[in-house]
Amino acid sequence: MNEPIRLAVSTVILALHPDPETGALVLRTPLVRRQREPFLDSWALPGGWVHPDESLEASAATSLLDTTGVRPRYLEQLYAFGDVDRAPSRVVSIVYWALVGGRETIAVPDDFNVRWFRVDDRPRLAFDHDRILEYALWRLRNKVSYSRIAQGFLPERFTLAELRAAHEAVLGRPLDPANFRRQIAGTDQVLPTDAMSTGGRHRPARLYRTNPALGFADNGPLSPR
Amino acid sequence: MNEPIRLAVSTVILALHPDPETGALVLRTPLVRRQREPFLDSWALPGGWVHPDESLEASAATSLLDTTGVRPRYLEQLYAFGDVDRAPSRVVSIVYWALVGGRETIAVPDDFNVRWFRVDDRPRLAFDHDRILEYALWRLRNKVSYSRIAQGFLPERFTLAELRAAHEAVLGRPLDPANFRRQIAGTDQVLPTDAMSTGGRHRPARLYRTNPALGFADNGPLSPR
DNA sequence: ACAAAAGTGTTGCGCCTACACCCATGC
DNA sequence: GCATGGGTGTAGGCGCAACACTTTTGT
Repeated sequence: MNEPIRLAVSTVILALHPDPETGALVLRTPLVRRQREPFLDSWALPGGWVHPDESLEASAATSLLDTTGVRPRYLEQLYAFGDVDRAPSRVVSIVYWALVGGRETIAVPDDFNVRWFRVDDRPRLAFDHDRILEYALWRLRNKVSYSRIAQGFLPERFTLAELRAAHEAVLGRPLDPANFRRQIAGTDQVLPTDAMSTGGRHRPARLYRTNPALGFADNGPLSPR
Repeated sequence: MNEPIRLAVSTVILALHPDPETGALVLRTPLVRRQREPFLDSWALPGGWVHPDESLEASAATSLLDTTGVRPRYLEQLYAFGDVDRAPSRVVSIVYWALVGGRETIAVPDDFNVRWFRVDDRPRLAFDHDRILEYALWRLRNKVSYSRIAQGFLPERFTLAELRAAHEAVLGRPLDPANFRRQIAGTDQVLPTDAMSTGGRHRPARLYRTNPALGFADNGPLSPR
């Protein structure tokens, strides 16, 4: 009766994909189909057990790579969930959340066992994973407004309009282009390049890149290793 | 060689105590002396193993009660530390941080095995506990400036000057009394009472109490149970 | 009367919002 | 030319920091 507590890691993986119809960016997350009871055939967050010789963050990165085949642009611990009754046996889950670029994931696993869902139009998840996903989205929406986190969704070079579209997709409301430009370009959080985005039927837009000297967020005394 | 990972809970407990000489408030935390190797006789954060039938938060509250004899005014999960080499055997620690009222703790354990230290004048701690404590202080200082968290240090009724002193002690810098008053009393985060603080050799100050309808901080979709 | 802290008034600066306006490109 | 988004200018408002000033107590 005194079995040891088992330690799991789960990861909320988030990407922005253009809607095939409207072209607007939507937040999507990959979920995995459960292969056993409980919650057989339900969708759940990707994850796995923590191995004795693997750090928590490494475990999260591993489950992420197994599910999506890509490496995260940003990875942060979200919370440790440990209520006694959250699963039939006692499992404590350390949950991470990650951002991955949209391009890299557009062609990756989307089959019977792994599927990308819109976060605002998803099935009911196994265990307490709905609550976990909601919390991750809350953190993301908060963090977008006071950090450079949204750059984690974008490719290496991007226009300010693309960055603004990412913010708008996360926040769910339009932002003033003029003011957004000043708030971003007025700081050193992005660096202008010499290249311009051409091809649209309008004036070309300057391409920017993320400032490599800065992290996407300030985690205080917790350096990423 | 494939032993299970052990799960521990530690708690950073924080209180504001008046300095016996100057009377100014200082942040203090109780530490426990280690009774065994490794780090025998070093000071460490209070904590213990997680029991199979106890939630993480309950474990934290238990270790807190054992150490200080008081119940926390505020308790929040800080972070899960799980690097492979942070202890001789594999231990993952879920760390909480807690605020306790100064009055209640002024007469509590301060003996050979448990001692209250000023956070800015403390011995070097066992394991990675220095880093953990620094992170807790960083979170506290952040949260003080955008939440009602500082009220967790105060008794049931308090003057705005006492609340300001708590903020100043945490932030380490003086605040303008006039502006502080407006920022606090202009909102509903404290409620005025009819009582006044008398006895000082100056004009009496109104006593306030915390608004019971509000939590000390907004934890988003994570309600405290 | 005086010191000390409670509490109010006021002014100036900076940031943010809203929105008008010009620029450069594709068609 | 016209439509479209890129990019600049600017005026109003709000909040905050700084600090002068009045009020009420103890000694």
